[in-house]
Amino acid sequence: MVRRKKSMGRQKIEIKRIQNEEARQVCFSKRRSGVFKKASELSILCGAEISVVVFSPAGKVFSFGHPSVEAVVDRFLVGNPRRQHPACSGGGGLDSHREAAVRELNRKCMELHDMVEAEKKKRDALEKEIKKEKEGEAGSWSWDGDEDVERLGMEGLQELERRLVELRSDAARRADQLLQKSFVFKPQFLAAAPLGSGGAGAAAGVHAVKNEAADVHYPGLDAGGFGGYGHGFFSSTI
Amino acid sequence: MVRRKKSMGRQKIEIKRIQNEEARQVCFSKRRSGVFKKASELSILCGAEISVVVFSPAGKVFSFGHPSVEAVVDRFLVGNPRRQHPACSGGGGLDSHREAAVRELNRKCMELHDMVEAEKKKRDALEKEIKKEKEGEAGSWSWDGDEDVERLGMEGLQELERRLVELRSDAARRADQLLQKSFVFKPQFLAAAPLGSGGAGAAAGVHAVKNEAADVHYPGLDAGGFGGYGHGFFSSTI
DNA sequence: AGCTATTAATAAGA
DNA sequence: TTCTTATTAATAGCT
Repeated sequence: MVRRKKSMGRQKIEIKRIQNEEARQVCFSKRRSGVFKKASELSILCGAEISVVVFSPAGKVFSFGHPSVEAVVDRFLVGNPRRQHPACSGGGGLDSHREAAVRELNRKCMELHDMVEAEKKKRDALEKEIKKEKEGEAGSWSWDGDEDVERLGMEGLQELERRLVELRSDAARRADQLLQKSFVFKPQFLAAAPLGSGGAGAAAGVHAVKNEAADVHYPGLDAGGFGGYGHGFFSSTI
Repeated sequence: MVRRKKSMGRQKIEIKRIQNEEARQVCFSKRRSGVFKKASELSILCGAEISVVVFSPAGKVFSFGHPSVEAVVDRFLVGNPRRQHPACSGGGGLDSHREAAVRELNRKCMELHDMVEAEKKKRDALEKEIKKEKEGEAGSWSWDGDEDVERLGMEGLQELERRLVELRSDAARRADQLLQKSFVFKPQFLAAAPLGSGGAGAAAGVHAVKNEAADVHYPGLDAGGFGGYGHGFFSSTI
């Protein structure tokens, strides 16, 4: 039986911005559902608390949270599940926010450090390879391939170093500022909202995931406007 | 050949709380990675902004955000001002700037991250070339002597590492100061200073998600607020 | 919004 | 925890 294939099936794709707008939207819808489902499963299977907030390129928000987005976010921002006026009430939120920011910076530095460490290892291994190769061969090397790989590698590293120096002073300055301000007054954590605009209505598709206490926001709540909250579980329009 | 199956492969599971604690933990780790990866891909493929915050059953937080958790959450909260007290807003502009600054730092870090990623890729490619060469043997390798490229590469890396370590401890010191002063009135947070010494290398990156401007928090902030903080990129402990 | 052919994620096991 | 393997689950390209 020579049934012609009905589709070419799933194709491997590169993880980079999808240029075609329509395709991008379709992908957004599909994958958004996927992420929410995964999040839901994680919370159910492992009893974890999780919050996911997504803004479509068009500016619509979709969210999922167990037990609720706010509960998780508050806990994240304040380090304390109790919520009062997280956005207001001077101290707590901001401090932990600062704390988080600083810790984050530190973590990233370490992260970079580890990566460089890994790089170094690879380079080491590579060097060894080359030396071995060198001995086996004649005394002269050459590569008709992409010679730039090496050069760019060096340039990249130098650039990296430059940026790191910059980062360091930035981090120091920032830390100083934070430190000083914490004495003067305790400004609250007022959202530095990068308002996007232009939302439209959202429809509510349903997915029916088994999820007791999860809170699914899921409408088209535009950053600018609030109001109509739809509660469909996995709505599908953007 | 009658090779016995080495594993029964993935089995279908029901989406309900995993009773066995160890299994639950393992599952949490794996799926958490999965969710973050999916979130990252969504943001890259579709240019969406997304924030994911997860608390493990043990109370550790892990987060992912593009462009940053804070940015997305802020945007979300602004459109969702249920508990914002207008009266509480005092001197907000500064905070916006502060947030922006921190975000900027994050951005820079991610840039660095990407650069390292790129380096890794190049290295991988080079490595592959060499391997191929080694096997084929007939290749066109050769090098007219500029051995310095390699050596300098190594030196550059070492210097880079040195600076990173310096940066880290610098950040740690400042963070410690900041934290101590900021939390004078919040004893429960005092122990929160994560940073510490330069030692411990973080666990290896699990996923190496390709992610331009995304912000990956990923530490182990205990719910209570103290206790050992794991700080690796993608730390793997719960 | 449905349909497959494939790729990707991951439950088990080591 | 990390790696491997056998399966299930997610989804890219079409319709």
